[in-house]
Amino acid sequence: MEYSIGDFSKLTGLGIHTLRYYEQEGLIAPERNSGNRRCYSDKDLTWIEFIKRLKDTGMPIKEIKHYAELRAAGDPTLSDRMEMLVQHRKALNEQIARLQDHKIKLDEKIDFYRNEIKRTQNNVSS
Amino acid sequence: MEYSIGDFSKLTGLGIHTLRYYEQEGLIAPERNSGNRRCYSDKDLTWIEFIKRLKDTGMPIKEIKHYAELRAAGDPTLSDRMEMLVQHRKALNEQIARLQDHKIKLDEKIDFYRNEIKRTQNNVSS
DNA sequence: TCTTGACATAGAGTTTACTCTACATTGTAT
DNA sequence: ATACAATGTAGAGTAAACTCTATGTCAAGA
Repeated sequence: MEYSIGDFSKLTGLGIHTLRYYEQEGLIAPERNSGNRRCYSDKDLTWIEFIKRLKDTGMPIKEIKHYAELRAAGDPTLSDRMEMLVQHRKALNEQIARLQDHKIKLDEKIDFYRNEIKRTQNNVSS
Repeated sequence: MEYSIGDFSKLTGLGIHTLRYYEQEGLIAPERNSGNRRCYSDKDLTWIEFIKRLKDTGMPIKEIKHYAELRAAGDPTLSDRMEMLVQHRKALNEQIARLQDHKIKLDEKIDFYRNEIKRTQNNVSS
């Protein structure tokens, strides 16, 4: 299946401008048809979904671009790419751990507020 | 205990410029001494540590500023603040869930790479 | 044929969160 | 008293990631 940039935008939820920007930044390189229009493929779709994951886990665009370059270079870069992903997984694990710690503190804070609110209500009614 | 901006910077890890910026944005309002120098207190320290958590969990500065304003208004805003935190906790839980999903996919991808690398090495040696 | 809508490029503008510069003032050690 | 390091304000500059504008092209329907 092939998609125009408009269709691909709806499919990915990524805004036409953003897709062109990603292409400019070297993240993705869709084919062009006779009239120079972009033709996104299903492979592009899989790839952009992965890009979205990398972004959502905090990888900056420059780094994704680097990964994309390795990817374009094919099999000889397999272990380089894996190395990148292993590094990124480490960062992701740390991020999750940090967030879980924040969550605990936030739960405590909310409990504290619940008590404070009860306390102030009692003070008002007494 | 009271701290100069320099000491407070070291204490919080937040750069002098950043501390002044936060003040400008209405996140924190340290006392001033006779010579107009900022005097950060231990309460400020507790508060800034909480700000750091909010930031680290993705709350934008404008929203933190709003929270700070409610906080400055005292007890009458307790339930508003709790409401904000409950909302934020919801977002945080979603964020953690998303990241955990990403982590699973990343693990799979890394496994895939491990196999691919093995495969290509076999091909080379055969 | 004419019009309209999707697409093309190049480049400007926006937002967020800092980060830095210039220059004036103050506190402290000699 | 003097030097100098830390601090003050105001405002400019930066980086990342979009987002939009201007202008031009092209294919398909009325």
